[in-house]
Formats: sequence, structure tokens, C-alpha cells
Amino acid sequence: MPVIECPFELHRPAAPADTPTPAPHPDDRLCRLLAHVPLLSGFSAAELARFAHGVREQAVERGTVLFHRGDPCHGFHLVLCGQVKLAFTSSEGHEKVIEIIRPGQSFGEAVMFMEKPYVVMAQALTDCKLLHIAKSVVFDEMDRDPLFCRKIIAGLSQRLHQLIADVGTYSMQSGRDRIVGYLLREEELGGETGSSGRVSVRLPTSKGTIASRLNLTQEHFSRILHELTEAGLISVEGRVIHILDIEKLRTTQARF
Amino acid sequence: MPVIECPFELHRPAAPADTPTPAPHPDDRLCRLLAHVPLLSGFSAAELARFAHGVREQAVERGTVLFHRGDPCHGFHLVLCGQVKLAFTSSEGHEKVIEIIRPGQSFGEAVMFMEKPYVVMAQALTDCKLLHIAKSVVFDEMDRDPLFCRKIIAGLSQRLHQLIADVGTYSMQSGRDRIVGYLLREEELGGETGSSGRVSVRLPTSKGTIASRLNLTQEHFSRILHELTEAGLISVEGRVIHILDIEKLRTTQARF
DNA sequence: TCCCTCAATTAACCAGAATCAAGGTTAGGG
DNA sequence: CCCTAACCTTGATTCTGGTTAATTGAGGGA
Repeated sequence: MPVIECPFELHRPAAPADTPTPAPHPDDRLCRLLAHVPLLSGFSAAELARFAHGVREQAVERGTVLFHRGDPCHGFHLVLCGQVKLAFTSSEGHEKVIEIIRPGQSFGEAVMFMEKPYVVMAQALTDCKLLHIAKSVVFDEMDRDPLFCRKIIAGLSQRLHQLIADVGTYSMQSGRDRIVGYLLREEELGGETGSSGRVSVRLPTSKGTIASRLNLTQEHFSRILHELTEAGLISVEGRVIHILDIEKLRTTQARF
Repeated sequence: MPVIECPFELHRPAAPADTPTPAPHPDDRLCRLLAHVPLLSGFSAAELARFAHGVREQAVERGTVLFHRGDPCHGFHLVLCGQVKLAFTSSEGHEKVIEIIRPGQSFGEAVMFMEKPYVVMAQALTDCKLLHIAKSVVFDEMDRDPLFCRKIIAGLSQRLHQLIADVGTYSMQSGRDRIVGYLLREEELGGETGSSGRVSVRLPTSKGTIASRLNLTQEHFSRILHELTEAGLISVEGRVIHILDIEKLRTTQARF
């Protein structure tokens, strides 16, 4: 039985843990979750309620495949907590991770709008809580609300932009530079600054998965971390990477 | 002085060449061109006229850089004739071609919607005729017409889909397989079937550029074409590739 | 506690593709 | 018709990163 905590849910004001609150009406709960979906920010209670019809809450265990390449698409997913990977799989069992989805992020929209089957597979990297938002309510809302369309367009553009940047790093940077870039980006997002001014980054999932995300084998990834350690730039403690000299790390990296 | 013919314009019913027609009013001409823009298909004359305000026609010579990485974006471009490449350039002068844009295709939308500077550069591969559609008229029309939004969403989704497929081929296929895949795709789009049932593909631009599009050096590209020729699968005549055995070519390629 | 499994590391070896360095070919342009 | 500048090909060499395989280490039950 998976035990699922939900950090994303904590974003809303939480009641003190020792004061049990009466369980809210199920739809009420759903609406409260929906209010945190970036796409739905600023929506009124009435609008959220309309959405709630098409929303299904899912709790899945680590390893669960949400969909395979080729499956039909009936909506999009939002991660409340946990992580999901999107990946290609080759016939020989090789795998290339396209993206690691974190709480608050969604995936599968583009395929939904194209009315085509999925081109990648999605698998839970940890026990997860997700929302599935049905195509129908999204399409209804699009007809009704031009602003909603604008948000969707903004989201898709953003995704496209990131993907182009990825293609750039894959083809213009060495494996080492990709890793350095990754560490620096992670640091900006959620780096913990310790006492001595040295910064630490916690990898969101296994090194093998991150290696694949960066288009490397886990062996090569391991070697490069070793190199960086030798060079005195980082030190590694399991999934925690301490950045010893962030300035030197920045200048060591070849940008394009 | 560049001489520019415009194959894309020929899509509209052409008057017999030896019957000179009176030159149409400039706006009239523009509207006729706009009617061929995929995004504007099905638009009324009035709607097209509204768009025409924000449209600028450009004729550029081969080699012209339309924008650099970092330039601000004021709208998007549509290629009427000729080809444009989108590419990253590294500080050391290396280049990676992201996309080769052909007549009827547009580019730069995503960046426009994000209100960020360009992340790639665009350069004319041949003498070109283009339309530049200003951000303002696009945004106005989006507020006015939900269907227009839908078309934009469809277009962005399509682009995203292609880009993900590209990432897949870059990371899951060998150089050889990428080239074979490219040839097969080109054949489907515009393959000329000759007398003996053998099919020919004409490369849209220089081999070096296509090599970069496929994430290869031009040397490697050349070698692989040679290999495929040795194997009796194709024969090469300048920019024309004859596919001698399309079935064998299909089965030789490792898909994922 | 003892397995058992999965993740990570390490090392030796190998291969695909890039780089470097000449030539050769082709297509315009005078 | 030749000259020049791209463009392309070819060969030799190097290198990045992948493959294979053996080993260690860290939870996680029973």
C-alpha cells in the first residue's frame, strides 16, 4: 500500500495538524485543488465547479504507467505530488527520458489538442497524486473563455521554448556542460544555502533517470560527477550535490 | 539583384501566362496571399482586410539574417517562397540547424506569444518572399475570434509534437537511421516516381545544411550516403537521391 | 539478521561520430 | 572559356561517450 503525502497540497493554508477539521464535501476539496492549477488561476468558484465535472483524482504507486505510446488521449494530467517521467522506449528496451514532471506541472496537453495518440509513455517515478482533466471540459471552457485560450497558448509556447532549448543543449554542449547547466538550473530553483555559504542541490530522482533526461548513460553521468569532484567543483553525498564553487562552475561551462 | 519566383503563389488559380492581367490593388494582392496562410484559412474578406494592416511583405536575398538570437520579436513570419533556416550558433561559430522552413510554413509564433526575445536565428537559404504578421493584429484577432485561438493552439501543438519526435530521433537513432528516416519522409511529401518505379527525392537545400538539421557533420552525412549507395539502397546525383529499393530501406531502419 | 533487489560506481574496451587536412566537383560570372 | 568560390568527398586520426561486466552499497522485508 503506497503512502502518499502531498507537498503540493500544503500550498494552501493548512489547519493545525492536531485540530482535525471536518472532511469537506468531495467537490469542495476538488475545487480547492483546482484553484492551484496554473492554467486555472484566477477562476471563480463557479468556473472551477464547472471544471470539476471533468476532473478525476488519481493516486498511483511508483512504477505505474499512466499511458503508453500509442494510447488514445482523453485529457491531460496534473501532478499534485510526486514525480512522473515522460519517456520514449525503443523496441530493444532502451529508454530516453524527455521530461521529469514535478508537482504543479501538467503534461499531455499538446497531444490532447491534436486529437492524436500519445507519442511518449508516462510513468510514475514515485507514489503520486494526480488530477486528470477531461478533454471535454477543457474544450468547453475554451469556447467560453478567450482568456483561458490565451493561457493555454502561453503554456504551449513556454513548453515549445523549453524543448528548443533542450535540443540546443543536446546538440551544442558536451555531456559535462549539460550536467553543469542542470546543476546550476536546479540550484536556482531550489538550492539550499548552507552555513558556510556553500550551496546544495537535491536530485529529484535517481541518477540513472536524470542521466537519461540529459541524454547520457548512467555510467557516463557517474564519471562526470567524479570528474567534477576531482576538480574541486562539487562533492556528492548520495542524491545531494554540494556545489563548492558556484562561480567557477558557471565559468567552466561552455554556453552557446 | 535577386530574382524571386514564387511557387507558393502558384497555388491560386493562375491566369494564362500570355494574357497580362491588370495589376491588382496592393491590399487586394496582400489579401489574396493571406488567404493561403494556413492559420487564416476560411477567413472572410473583411477579416483578411483587418489582418492586412499588420502585414508587411518582404523580399530578401539568400544569406539575409531575418533575426538573431536575442532580438526582440514583433510578430511572426510566413514563407511564401524560398527557404529559411532556424539555427543555433555557438560562440565558436558552430551552427545547429533546428528547422528548415518551406513555402507555406510559418515560424516565430511561440516566441511572439511569450513576449520574449528570439532564442534562435533565422537566415534565408535562398532568395525568399516572406510575410511578416505583426503581433498586434494577431492579438486583436485572438480576442475577437475563439476559432482563431483554436487554430493557433492546433498549430503550436503540432510544432511541439514534431519537436518531441525530433528529440526522439536525435537520441534513439543512429546517424544512418536518421538519414534513412529523413529520406523516407521526404519521399512521402514530394517523391517523384520515375519510369522504372524507382523514386527520387530532391534535397531542398545543401547537404551541409541538411546534415546539421539531422545533427550530423557534413562529412559524416556524405559518408553515410556513400554507405547507402554501396548497399545498393540509393544512388546520388547531386541533390537528387534516387531510392532504388524503398522497401529494403524501410526495413533497414531501426525505429523506436 | 540475512537475503534480495535496485542503484551506483568503477574499469576495460569499443564504436560512432567529430575533427583535421587535402583534393575534387560544380556552378556562376566575367 | 576560364576563374573563383562554394560545396562536396575522402582519408587519417582523435575523442566523446556507449557497452559490458564486475563490485559495492543501501534500504526493505521476512
